[in-house]
Formats: sequence, structure tokens, C-alpha cells
Amino acid sequence: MVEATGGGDTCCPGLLTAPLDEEQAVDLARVFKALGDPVRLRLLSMIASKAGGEVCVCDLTPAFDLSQPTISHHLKLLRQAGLIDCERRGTWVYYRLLPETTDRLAGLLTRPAGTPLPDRRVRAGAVS
Amino acid sequence: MVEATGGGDTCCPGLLTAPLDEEQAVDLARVFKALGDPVRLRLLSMIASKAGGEVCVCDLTPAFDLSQPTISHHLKLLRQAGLIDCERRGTWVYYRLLPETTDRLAGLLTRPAGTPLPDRRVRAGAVS
DNA sequence: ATGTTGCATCGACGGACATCAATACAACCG
DNA sequence: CGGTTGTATTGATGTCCGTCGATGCAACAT
Repeated sequence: MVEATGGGDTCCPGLLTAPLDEEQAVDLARVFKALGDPVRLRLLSMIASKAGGEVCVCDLTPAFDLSQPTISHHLKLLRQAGLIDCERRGTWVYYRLLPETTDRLAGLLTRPAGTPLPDRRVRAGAVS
Repeated sequence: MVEATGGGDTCCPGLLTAPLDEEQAVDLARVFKALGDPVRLRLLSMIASKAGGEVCVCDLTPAFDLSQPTISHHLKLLRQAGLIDCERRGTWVYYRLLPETTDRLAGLLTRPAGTPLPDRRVRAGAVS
């Protein structure tokens, strides 16, 4: 499940151009929350940067000082967020990136070309 | 503290092209964690999408069913993540987006142009 | 069948986090 | 000066989350 709001799409408007309504915010927060952990970020980058597009769990687990159940738990969260998918092949399970989701995030964080850098006027009141 | 990118830079390599080392992961996770809450996402989008580039706290608070200290707390987390900045002008405090940070995130999530969509072939067991 | 290996789920525990009421601080106004 | 309004901080509380050991399930091997 998770699958962006059935029909809400939220394709382009962008996080930075119009206020999010609460439903969109809840949905998006789930994905960002999945990225809000160092272990999951490293897992994602290991999966995404792998040449063949796939990584076996048995190659991921030994890269961390964590128990196997913990890694499995993090992979589950990344999968539930729609960031990765997995496929069992014989004894082994292979994970791969779902680029549509990272593409969507990148789009949401990219401001439309025209947006001017906010006048950057005084930096005076820098709160210590 | 926190102070986005103390000295770690992590400028370009991209989350999806090479495995993150742990220090980079910890640093990045702090930012994504700040985005991993619906209230903070809505606050950020309200601030970022505001015409003048600035929003007064007094315009943000009434948009939520939350206490004023709670909103203030969320704004503090967004600021510590380097996503927004604030400036006091008279009685009021104005928040504005720090676009460098969202730009950095968008860049990290954007795959280098050449990256082929992982052959998407069959969704079944199809394997060599 | 029995054993073995790879991965997922379960139950528990400690620390982190979102929230609030109360309070403190800052700037204005009489 | 004291009073009022806007915002931040403090302290407490309930819930969520990361982690583990133990266990379960799937796919091979013998």
C-alpha cells in the first residue's frame, strides 16, 4: 500500500510553490520519514548505486554493525515507503530502487526555474 | 549546534550513485528527519510558497490545531536542519526558506542524466 | 525426512519524539 | 513604570521507533 493517495496524485505542484494540504503532507511525510535514518540512507544508496540495479540482502547485512533482523526491518520500511522493491530468486532476496519515487521527491524539492533567490538582504539579526 | 554541513561538504556525489559513508548519512538523515513530519512539511510549504518569501509566525500558528509552543518547536527543528531561517522585526518573527538546502536535497535525489531506468522488464520472476 | 542456510516476523526494552500547560523573554503601548 | 501581545523555552507525559534475541518460514542439499 502507501501508493500515493489513490487519486490525489500531487504530481507537479511542488512542495515549495503552494501550501500542502494535510492529506498530502501525511503521505509525503511517510516517505521522508523513511529517509530520516542513517542506516536506511546507506541501504538506499547501496541499492541505488549498484551496477546491476539489484543487491542481495546477503551483501547488505555485513556492511553494518547491526543484527540481521534490524536490517530486514529497515528494508521493510524503505519498501513500504515505495522507495525500493524486492524479488525472491531461489534462496536469495534481491532489492532494487524504485526510481519513480526518488524522481518524485526530487521534483517536489525543485523550485520552478523562475523563482528568484529571496532578496538575501540583511543577514543582520543572526540568532546566536 | 547541528549547523548544516559543519565541514563535511558532501556537495555533489549524489545519494543514488555511490554508497554514502556513515558520516554523510548521519548528516543527511537529520535533514530528512526534519521533513518526516506532516506539520513540518506544511509549515515549510507555507513558508516557501509565500509570495514575499517571508511569513510571520502569527500567520502560521492559526493554520493548525496545535498549541503555539508546538508550532514554535517544529519551526526550531526546521531551522536547525538548515531548511529555514528567521529574523525578528519588532514584535514579530518572520521565517523564510533557505533554498540552498532544498536545492541540495533535490540534487542528491536526482539521478545523473545517463542512468537508465532499470530495465523494468517483467515484474514476475523473469531472470536470465 | 532431516539438516542447513537466507531472510522475515515476533515480543520486549530503552531512548527519542510530538504534544501540552506553565512560564520566561522580547517589544510595543499606556 | 506596569500592562498587553507575540514568540521561545521548560518540564512532564504518552507514544513511536530502533534495536535485539528468539523464532518462523522458504529454498536448497544430503
